[in-house]
Amino acid sequence: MSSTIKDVAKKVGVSVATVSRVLNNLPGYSEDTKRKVLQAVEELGYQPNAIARGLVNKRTETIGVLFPSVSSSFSSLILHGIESVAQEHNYSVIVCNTAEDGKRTMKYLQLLREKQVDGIIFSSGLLEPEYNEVVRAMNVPLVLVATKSEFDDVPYIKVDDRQAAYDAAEYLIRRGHRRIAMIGGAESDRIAGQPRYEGFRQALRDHGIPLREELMQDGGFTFDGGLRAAERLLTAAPDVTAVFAAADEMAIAVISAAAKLGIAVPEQLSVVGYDDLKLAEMSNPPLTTVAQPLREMGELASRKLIAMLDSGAPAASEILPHRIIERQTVRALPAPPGP
Amino acid sequence: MSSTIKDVAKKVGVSVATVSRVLNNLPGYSEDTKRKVLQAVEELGYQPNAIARGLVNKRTETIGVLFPSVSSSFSSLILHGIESVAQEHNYSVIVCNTAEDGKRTMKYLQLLREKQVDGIIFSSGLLEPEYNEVVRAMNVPLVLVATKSEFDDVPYIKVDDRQAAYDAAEYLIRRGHRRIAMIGGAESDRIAGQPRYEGFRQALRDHGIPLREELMQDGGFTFDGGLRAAERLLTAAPDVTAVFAAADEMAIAVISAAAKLGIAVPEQLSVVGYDDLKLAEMSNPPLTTVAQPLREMGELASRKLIAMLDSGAPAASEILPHRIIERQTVRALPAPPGP
DNA sequence: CTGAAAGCGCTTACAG
DNA sequence: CTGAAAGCGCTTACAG
Repeated sequence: MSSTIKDVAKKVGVSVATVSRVLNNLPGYSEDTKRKVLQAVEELGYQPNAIARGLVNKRTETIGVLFPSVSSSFSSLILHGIESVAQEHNYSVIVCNTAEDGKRTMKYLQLLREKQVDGIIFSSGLLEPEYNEVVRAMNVPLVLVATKSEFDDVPYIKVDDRQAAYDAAEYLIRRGHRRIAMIGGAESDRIAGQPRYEGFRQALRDHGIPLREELMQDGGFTFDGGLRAAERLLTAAPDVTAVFAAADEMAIAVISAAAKLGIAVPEQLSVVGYDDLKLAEMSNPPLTTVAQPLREMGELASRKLIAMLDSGAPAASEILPHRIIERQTVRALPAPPGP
Repeated sequence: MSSTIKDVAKKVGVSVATVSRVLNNLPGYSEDTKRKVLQAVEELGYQPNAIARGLVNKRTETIGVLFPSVSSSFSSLILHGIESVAQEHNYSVIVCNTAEDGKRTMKYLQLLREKQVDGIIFSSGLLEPEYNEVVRAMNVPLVLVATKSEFDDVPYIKVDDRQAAYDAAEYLIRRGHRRIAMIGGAESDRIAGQPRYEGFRQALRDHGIPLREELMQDGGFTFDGGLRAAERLLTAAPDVTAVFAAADEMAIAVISAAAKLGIAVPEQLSVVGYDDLKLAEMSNPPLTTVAQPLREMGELASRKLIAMLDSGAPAASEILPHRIIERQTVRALPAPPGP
């Protein structure tokens, strides 16, 4: 079949040790034998076996990445970032779709352990103590992306969710809106749910706008959930002039619900999303949204993990900047009559 | 660090051979020693090392998957399908983003070879002879998804692009449209470009509608390209009543362009897309489109590859059915005045 | 039912 | 500058 290091050693008439040395750029051979070895490698079409190398080096140069849902645009962008820097550093990435299922996640973690991955990236879900435990037992570095955890020895890369939601709300307030609704995740979700509600509430408070809890709805971060939430909201509280949806898919759902109810966006209803997926740009009308640098977050996570692998040193968490991308779903309200 | 098979052998007082046997469910030990071995495994938290196993078995239980763009919704859906059946069969999947770059693809193929993957799935791009050659040299099975090739020993999973485009055009024709435009890929693209143009043309021909080549535009399968193509089209040929866009992203672009030009969809312009991404459903108005079962295609590709791995036998290609999903971007034109 | 030994394809002290 | 040998953690004939 494929030739091995033995074959090239035999062909050149040297030991496998020397072949290994020239292949790994270690010192210890003449220019002449180097030339001969390289030539034999060429002629035989020899390719090193990374599995064998991995066994002795105890390094496989592969990392495992866990997503709650690999097919979401959100995850894909992060994956793209991760893959891109991984490949620059000659690392392979194994993708795992946990489907937000504990059993499945655990099973995957076992698999990654057996496969001897060098490190793990865990994306956008809650890092259960149980997960953290296995990873710790594996003794490989772990980095979180688009999430954080209660374990302060595990670094994360994310945006400041609370502040981002605060900014979104304030953006609307500054444009004259006061009857503002929000569609978010579960209030119990301490990563992407609660913090965004909190930021939103704080912004209203800081601007002296009374909180109306019935204007906060859980859309479960999906289009369908967003649709239902939006319909509930728009029919129950038709006086609302703006809604902040804490995910672009839910914001699009608001636009769809509005269309169905004959409410014009942005003329009668302003909408701001969260994430800035490609979707936001493709929306009709194009969606104003809070951008998270997802791809960059993936890249940074990957870079950080590889740095930990190279240095053995722990890494620090990082909060990346968000920003509001203005498109066409927000209308500034005319100033109210003065006092 | 982690315990090895030796550790459990020592702990139980048997040879590593017996431990290996019970772990692999091979015959050759008493119920009693089996019990003791399993207990020791439990106590030591022993996990087999798949790398070591892979070295001797010459099977890594991992497959490599190549995408032109991992972050597109299109690829993500296929990936999701692939990953899902792979994980059922205890295979891992390594994702590779070729960025449609030959050099990069070759580099990845080398990497996959060194990593000793058991098989490869190549998605939605042109399989260059050069690529096929390396894969052949690796001596591992290859399956194509959302593409096909000139090499008839490599199985593919796809939809009948020509027929799908034919059906889309006919769908429009049956609803009274005669001035129909198409936005497709490059005419030189023999996978997703040319066949769809052909199917479209054939439908017009079969229905006695004269072909107007200026109504066929290349949108490069992207939103931005589709936007430019749509703007060209809609301003140059305002008499067009319908457009078939051979990708949902381009169809959404048509809707965006129409909105910009004040053309109402579907009242003044009907649009049908291709793919049926989540996007189509989220569009405003929701997009009527030709659905490809992308996730299922990924699943089937995965299943087929694993079957080849298990049986060693070659597999047959498969054409999966497409279907038109009717949503709200097509209007039936009133019947023209009779002769 | 069980073990000793060879071997998978590499790398790496060690000795010369 | 170079090679013999041990070893990474397994599996698998072979022999008993």
